[in-house]
Amino acid sequence: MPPAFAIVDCNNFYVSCERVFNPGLAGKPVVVLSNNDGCVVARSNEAKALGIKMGVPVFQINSLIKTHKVQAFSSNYALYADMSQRIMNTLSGFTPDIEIYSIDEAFLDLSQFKQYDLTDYGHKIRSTIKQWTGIPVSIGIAETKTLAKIANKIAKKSVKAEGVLNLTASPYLNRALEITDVGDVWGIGRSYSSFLKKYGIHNALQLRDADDKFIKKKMGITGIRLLKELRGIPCYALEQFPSPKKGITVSRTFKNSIESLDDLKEAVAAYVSLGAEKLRKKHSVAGVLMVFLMTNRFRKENYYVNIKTIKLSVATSDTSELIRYAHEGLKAVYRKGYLYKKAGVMFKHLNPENQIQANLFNYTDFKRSKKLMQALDNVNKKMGSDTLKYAATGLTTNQRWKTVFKRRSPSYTTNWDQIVKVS
DNA sequence: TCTGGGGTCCTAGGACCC
DNA sequence: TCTGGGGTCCTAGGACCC
Repeated sequence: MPPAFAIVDCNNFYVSCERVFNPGLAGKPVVVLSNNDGCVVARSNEAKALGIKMGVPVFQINSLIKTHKVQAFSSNYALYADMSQRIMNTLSGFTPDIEIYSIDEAFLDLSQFKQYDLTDYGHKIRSTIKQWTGIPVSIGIAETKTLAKIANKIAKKSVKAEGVLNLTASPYLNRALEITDVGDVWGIGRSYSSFLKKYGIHNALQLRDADDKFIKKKMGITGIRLLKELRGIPCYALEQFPSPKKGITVSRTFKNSIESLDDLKEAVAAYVSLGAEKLRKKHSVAGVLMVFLMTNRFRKENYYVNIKTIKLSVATSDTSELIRYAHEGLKAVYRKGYLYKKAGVMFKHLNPENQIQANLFNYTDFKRSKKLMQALDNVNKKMGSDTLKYAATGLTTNQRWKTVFKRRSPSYTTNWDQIVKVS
């Protein structure tokens, strides 16, 4: 018997989160902005209807925002992460076979429920999530992940589907593929989309029935997998236990360009602190550290990126040690006179911390560092994430590198001071 | 001038995802 | 003037080895 995958996708997730705590936003055009309030990263249906595209810079739609009274919010990741966790917990109550695919999406394996009506089951999941978390979701069900994604997209738009479309053993399958633009297929981006259309492949049905050799030649092994998935042969399994990450990156764009090395040193120290904390949360250490600087990528004439890779003699997750290395790297990439727009650090060659090859010289240091880092993490966990920090990240209030969030909504679920008061 | 065959490992770049 | 952040996989090509 063929399997049944479901993809549960939150509608306009960040916007929906804002609406849960501010019901007055219902029915109005709402957008959520990226860091520094730079771009649009989430849109309500009303905002989409106004023609506001995903990823547009805010300065290009300022007049639109004004005339249509579009509500614009800075992103509030703590809120969205918290809401995401509630949704995933709710989903876990429906099946243990769940893959958390992103902050607002999860795949479920519903094969064991095939004796029931999967469409009904989908509706039950959908209404429960709405009731328990306030977030509207769409659900697509099919025999492969790729087909489930297609079902989901249609479920989101179709009034008749009411948020759930089941394409398993469905007479509607071919029609569903036919009305799906090839560029909307999971795994087909901008470049493949325009290429395929040039060869007369405009929709998912045409792609499914395309010539294997042609697709293999042009798209490699991933193309063949895609064809199989469209034909109902699963190539992608449910990944309940994600494999460990290969790297951790922390980078930020500056609101205004930065020239001074001292400012960049503060920024880089702050990014290392964040990254090292993530590292320790996973009980990992990094063997390679990379530091990079870049100028404004929209000024093509002067755009340049500089990256320095540093191999650590002993892998570590110690913040102060990593800051030292990162500052070393920063000096190597820094050139006076450039206007920097973005900086970042990357940790690579991650390994479990218990696999550090501790030699006699560093063993006591290692134990001391571990204790110190545990103390640091504990304080920040209890008292708020920025309670204890390294002086290298800057103590002044005038931090030119700091990300700006001017339109942030209150932290409803994560900060006691800002919790909703009922009076 | 003629000049093998195969393997591994690493990296950079391209394509994609959210 | 103002333009986000963090990932994955695949492939081709170079370095190196026997």
